[in-house]
Amino acid sequence: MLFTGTHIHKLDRKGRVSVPKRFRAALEREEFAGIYLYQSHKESALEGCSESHMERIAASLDELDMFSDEADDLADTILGSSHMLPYDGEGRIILPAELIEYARIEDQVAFVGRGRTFRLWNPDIFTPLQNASRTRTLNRGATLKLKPMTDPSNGTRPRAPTEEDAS
Amino acid sequence: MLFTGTHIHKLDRKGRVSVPKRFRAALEREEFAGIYLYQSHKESALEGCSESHMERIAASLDELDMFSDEADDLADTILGSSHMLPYDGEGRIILPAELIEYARIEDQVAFVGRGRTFRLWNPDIFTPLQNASRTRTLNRGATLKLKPMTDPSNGTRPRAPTEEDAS
DNA sequence: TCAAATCCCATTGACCCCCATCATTTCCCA
DNA sequence: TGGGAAATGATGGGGGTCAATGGGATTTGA
Repeated sequence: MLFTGTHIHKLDRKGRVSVPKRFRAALEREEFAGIYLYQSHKESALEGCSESHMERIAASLDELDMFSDEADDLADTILGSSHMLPYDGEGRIILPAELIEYARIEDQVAFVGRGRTFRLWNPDIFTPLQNASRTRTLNRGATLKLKPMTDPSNGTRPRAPTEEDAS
Repeated sequence: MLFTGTHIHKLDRKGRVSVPKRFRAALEREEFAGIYLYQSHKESALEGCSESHMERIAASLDELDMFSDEADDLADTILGSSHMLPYDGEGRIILPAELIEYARIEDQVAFVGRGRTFRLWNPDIFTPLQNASRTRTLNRGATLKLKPMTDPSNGTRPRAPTEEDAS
């Protein structure tokens, strides 16, 4: 299952926000009922992923030389700064103050699918960026080379990034 | 189970500090109810791990040439200086004075997850280092090469690959 | 005998469970 | 095909529970 689309939800007074149903569905098989979030290196956004994806990151770090500086830095910035956030009964998480501040989130949160991961944004910041990137893509005439299909349920119709289906 | 996130707890007057619930949960299956700590050889921090991880280290040392300088040093610094610290009834450990001093810990302790292990820091020392780490990671444009996925239902527990993959 | 470690209990505040309401979407049937 | 009912997802908020903390009492060990 993949994370797709952009879903804008409200951050309530208690610092809670509903994780989009679609995203929760993509995580149904996970052992841990919740998501992981950490600060994006490059953007004023939060990176989100599943527990198993986090395990993959840890396993990949294991393969780097145990004492390398690079592994140290990555461990600090990803594993050390990640937050494990369980759902409440209604599928909401509590956004830690530290992350709200980092992503400059106010009263709304945009969940943006990126396949195996997703990002959280302040929609006021994300929307203009998205428009800019769409324009760049169009100008560049970018085409994506698709990998051979393994599963018939994949989209047959190669189509440009669709208009997002808001929630 | 992984150690993730940064958790800052108080060191009380008796030299006790609560091990974060999440970390204790990650160690639930261990035989020994407690953690191992030893001085980090690179940083002004303490390395922490489970009993089984400690055994893994010992096993790795076995593989090094038994009388090499390297093995000697590692044995001294890790096995020789490690402390086995059991929880009290409330999930706290007593930080030995020697380790408090080494890590220059004052009244707060930051537990920083690093996947299979974790570190203990004086938060005032760690925070700026973590920021520097993030900056280096960004400049280096470091991206982690993720290991190929072995099984979509990854996780620790082997689980029957179900077919009804629809939805 | 004294000091340190362990046990035990009290406090508190953040988090999680629960329920009530609202907004959509879906479904069914006229 | 339109409209209304039912189902589902999102949001708001009260209150109980438990993790973190503090400190006294008891035991252990040098």
